[in-house]
Amino acid sequence: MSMIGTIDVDVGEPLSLHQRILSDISERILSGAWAPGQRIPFEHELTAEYNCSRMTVNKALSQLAKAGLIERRRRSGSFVRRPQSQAAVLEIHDIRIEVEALGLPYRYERVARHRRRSSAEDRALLELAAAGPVLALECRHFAGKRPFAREQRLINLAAVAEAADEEFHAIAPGPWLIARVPWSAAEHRIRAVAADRHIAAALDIAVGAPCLVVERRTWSAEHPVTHVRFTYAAESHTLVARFTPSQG
Amino acid sequence: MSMIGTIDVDVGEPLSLHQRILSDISERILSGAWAPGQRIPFEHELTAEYNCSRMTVNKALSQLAKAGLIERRRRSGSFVRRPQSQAAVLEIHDIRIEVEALGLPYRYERVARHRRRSSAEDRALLELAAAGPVLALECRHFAGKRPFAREQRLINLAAVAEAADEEFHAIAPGPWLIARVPWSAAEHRIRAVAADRHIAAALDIAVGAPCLVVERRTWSAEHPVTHVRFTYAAESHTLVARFTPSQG
DNA sequence: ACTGCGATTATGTATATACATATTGAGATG
DNA sequence: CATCTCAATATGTATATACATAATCGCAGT
Repeated sequence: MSMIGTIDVDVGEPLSLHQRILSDISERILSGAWAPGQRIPFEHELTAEYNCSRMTVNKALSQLAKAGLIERRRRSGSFVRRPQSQAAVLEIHDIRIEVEALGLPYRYERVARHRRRSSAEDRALLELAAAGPVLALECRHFAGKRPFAREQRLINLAAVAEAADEEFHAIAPGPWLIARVPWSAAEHRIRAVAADRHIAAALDIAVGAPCLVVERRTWSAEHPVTHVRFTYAAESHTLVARFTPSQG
Repeated sequence: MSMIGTIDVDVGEPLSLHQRILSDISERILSGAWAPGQRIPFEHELTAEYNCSRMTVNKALSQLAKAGLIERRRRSGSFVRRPQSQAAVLEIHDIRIEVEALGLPYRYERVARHRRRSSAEDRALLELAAAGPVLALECRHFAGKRPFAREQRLINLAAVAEAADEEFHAIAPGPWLIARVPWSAAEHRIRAVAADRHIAAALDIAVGAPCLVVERRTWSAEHPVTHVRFTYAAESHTLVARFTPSQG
């Protein structure tokens, strides 16, 4: 995976040498003192500068390379990487947590639950090759008295058989799955749509009103587990994503 | 920064020991063989299992801890971490690249450019404490003949003085800034809105049509650099974010 | 000039070793 | 019985060393 990651550097406290080298170098890169494309000192030069062993410098530089701040070339040295595309970290919380963070009481409601053989559309959503049983759920999440989000979910019963025995009256499928299924990958798609009459009814808004839709597909060890679509009324929701290449 | 990161593991090729330990352990965690909360073998046990030195095991475990898959506790050992909130990586590309990825010709247009003393609203958007000169830009990005995105941007001239001399007729402010200013942090806010008449005119869509708005605030070494708002017509745009705790 | 080869160089990976530090658990003390 | 102390233990950090590997440079030979 080629991406720009993050580096954690503890501030305050007597820094370890490793952390000092990390923060020193990233500071120099981010401040622009060391420009993109420029070669940074060789390991043996940094070894002299910090008066430490090459292993220590090497570990720090390897970490900076993994974080995407520098690029290392054998025989040539290490170079400040030109900024590529921005990679922001989007934290996607459980809806209960989001609602409670707003200081509003949270309520969950299961609207419908169907067990069926997967339709072609189901298979497309889950990226499932063969037909098999799925569980289709529709739920609503409330913040105070107002509907906050509509949830439409498909669960691949071939991957999570126990879900067939759960009514999802008391617990939302999200937290239920999180507690049970270790997931190895997820893909999110975020877009804006106009409310159709189903959305309008579910969220108690006008037909045509703008909504934010977040769809998530989750895999566990190569098997599709679930596809979920959350629809939020525009006023109720903003997603926040952050990127900090250094200094958590 | 407390988040779940990613681990890069090369597949194929004769794996280095380090990578083999990494992928072995993350596989066991992600498959559920080692459940959350469970203690994983001590370093000295893994040393025996892989017949290698403790340093090698230690490096791998430290990396898994940084990636958030395990938690290390002195004297007690290392434990599989319970999944927290999902952290997805949202890659935010240059608009030219996005358009060209669609196979459409890209065109850029500068609509307006004003240099002014920052208004209260400007300062709020930039999170600027004191008043100072700013550059306000409005641009449009086209995919083929159709407007693809509207860009409204503020540049803090106190942080990027050279921007005052640039007309931004030939080059979009995004790539211009990227090439010049190393950024150290960014915050994105994503939401859905209904097109007002300005948006409708800019994007050639109906008033009230749903749009996706992506706002980004960028800092460089503690100083606010720019605030930009991109508005996309709903049909034209979907953001994709991915998370893979292992196996890039 | 052009080509190929070998020496040089910087990074990549692994080892053995050493000592620091946080935490636990057992035994001693009040 | 509570608490205090100390030794045991697992991780944290750093060192010196060794050899592998990839890329580059310069030199020799055509």
